Amino acid sequence: MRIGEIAALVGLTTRAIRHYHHVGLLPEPVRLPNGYRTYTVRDAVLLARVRRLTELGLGLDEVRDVLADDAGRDLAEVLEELDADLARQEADIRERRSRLAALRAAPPGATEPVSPALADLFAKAPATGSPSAALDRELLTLLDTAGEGGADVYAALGPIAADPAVLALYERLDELADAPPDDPRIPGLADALVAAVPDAVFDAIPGDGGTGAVAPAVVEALLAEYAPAQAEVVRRVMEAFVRRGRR
Amino acid sequence: MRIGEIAALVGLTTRAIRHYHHVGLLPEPVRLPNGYRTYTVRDAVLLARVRRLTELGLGLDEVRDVLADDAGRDLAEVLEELDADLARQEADIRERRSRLAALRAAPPGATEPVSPALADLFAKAPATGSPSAALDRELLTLLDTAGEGGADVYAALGPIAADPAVLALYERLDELADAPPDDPRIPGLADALVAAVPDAVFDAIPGDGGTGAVAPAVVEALLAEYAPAQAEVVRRVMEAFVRRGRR
DNA sequence: TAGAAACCCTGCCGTTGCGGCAAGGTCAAG
DNA sequence: CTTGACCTTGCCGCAACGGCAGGGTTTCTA
Repeated sequence: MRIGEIAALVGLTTRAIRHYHHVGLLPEPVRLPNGYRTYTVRDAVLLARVRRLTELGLGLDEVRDVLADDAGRDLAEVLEELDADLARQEADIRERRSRLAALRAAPPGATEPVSPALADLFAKAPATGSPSAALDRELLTLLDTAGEGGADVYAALGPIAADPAVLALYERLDELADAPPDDPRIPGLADALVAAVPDAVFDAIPGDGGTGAVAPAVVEALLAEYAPAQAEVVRRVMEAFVRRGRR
Repeated sequence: MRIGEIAALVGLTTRAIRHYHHVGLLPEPVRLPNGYRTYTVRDAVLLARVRRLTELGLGLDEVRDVLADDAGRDLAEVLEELDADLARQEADIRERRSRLAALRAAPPGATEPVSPALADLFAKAPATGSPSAALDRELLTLLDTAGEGGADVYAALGPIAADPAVLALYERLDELADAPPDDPRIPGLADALVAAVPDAVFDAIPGDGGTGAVAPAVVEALLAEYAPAQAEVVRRVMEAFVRRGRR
């Protein structure tokens, strides 16, 4: 048989067969005077074995091992390992599909695939035009991905999410967008913000202090997001939290 | 933030982030005078989005598409496609695992992962030292892989698999290993073999004639497996089948 | 008997999402 | 001043082939 014929017989492509020769999985067969490979029925039997094994999901290296060991002993071992691997993959896929399903179930404006707990929180909070509030949402989304905060934090934030008074605070912060860094409204707003956050939120935050386990460079980058006066407010709020953490 | 800091923040490696820049998934950020990349919180939010999407199983191209389209509309579409893909993969893995389970359930000497129907047939036939019988087994295994014969053929072969008279025929074929191609025992054995195969087997074979849909080169390769006198027997048997097919 | 279709050959590049490694430059602390 | 921990670019490797280039052979067909 020539390569195309044996390929059709065992259900492989000629490319695959040549590949197997190339990587040493199968020895090169005898050549005709014109250079064509000629295969015997034995080769077909071998190739069929290879096909069955690869279809089960074995890699070519493993197939080579199984073919080398005449005893079927090694095969059982390899198959067990393979099954474990497939089980892991299957669980993995199911995991992803379930998260996908949860994500697809809540399409109204949900531009972000966040955890269910955070999605709940966002659902409670009314959509607002406040840039500061939008930034907060982004930060929560970020921490959600990083796995920093737990669901506890979101739950603790729940009660104030829908509070109109909180929205008013965001608007006061927005108003500082073009204010100088010594604007007189800063201290009062910072105090109001600190007071607005219930202790439960603070307790739910893991780590050492008010800024959690966040590196200094991250804090710096965060402050850079705000206008000068707003950054000053945020800085004061964070300091207050750190003090609260030391208590 | 520098690259290591943002990587730790969103749970990626620096290599991955640089890779995203490299393939154009994310624009290169501003550089410090020393050449270091500096990231903002915005970048972190973006990277977090990328991480969530890739963790769901999207490819980088798809992530790029989703990030490009500001509307979430395209996202829903991509997610649907992704879910279908994952479903397919999951079914695939389950398929393989079930075949694997069937294979692992029957370990006694089963060196070959064949279809259940063929495994049944092999279980019926006693293990024999006959080389001819062994070759037949290999051929059946081969055809089993190729998906040529169906379970019908195996079922039709069942009744004669355990027949001691069939074994005797194999032994007569073995005895021709060193015989000349004009050995007088040839015609009688060929007739006996043809007579031994029930019509049901023939009826179960798909395709046009006695040799099924097998190409001439395959037949040639098959005959090359036998000693001259044995090949002559096999040739006569096949011819008889072809004649039977024309009837 | 030519021409075209259908085979065959070797060899190299592309795929996916990074990890590893090499060969440097930079910056903080001891 | 020297570690050591960062950062930079860039190229190779991975699994199992598919595609293509560039060329020879065989076989069918007009």
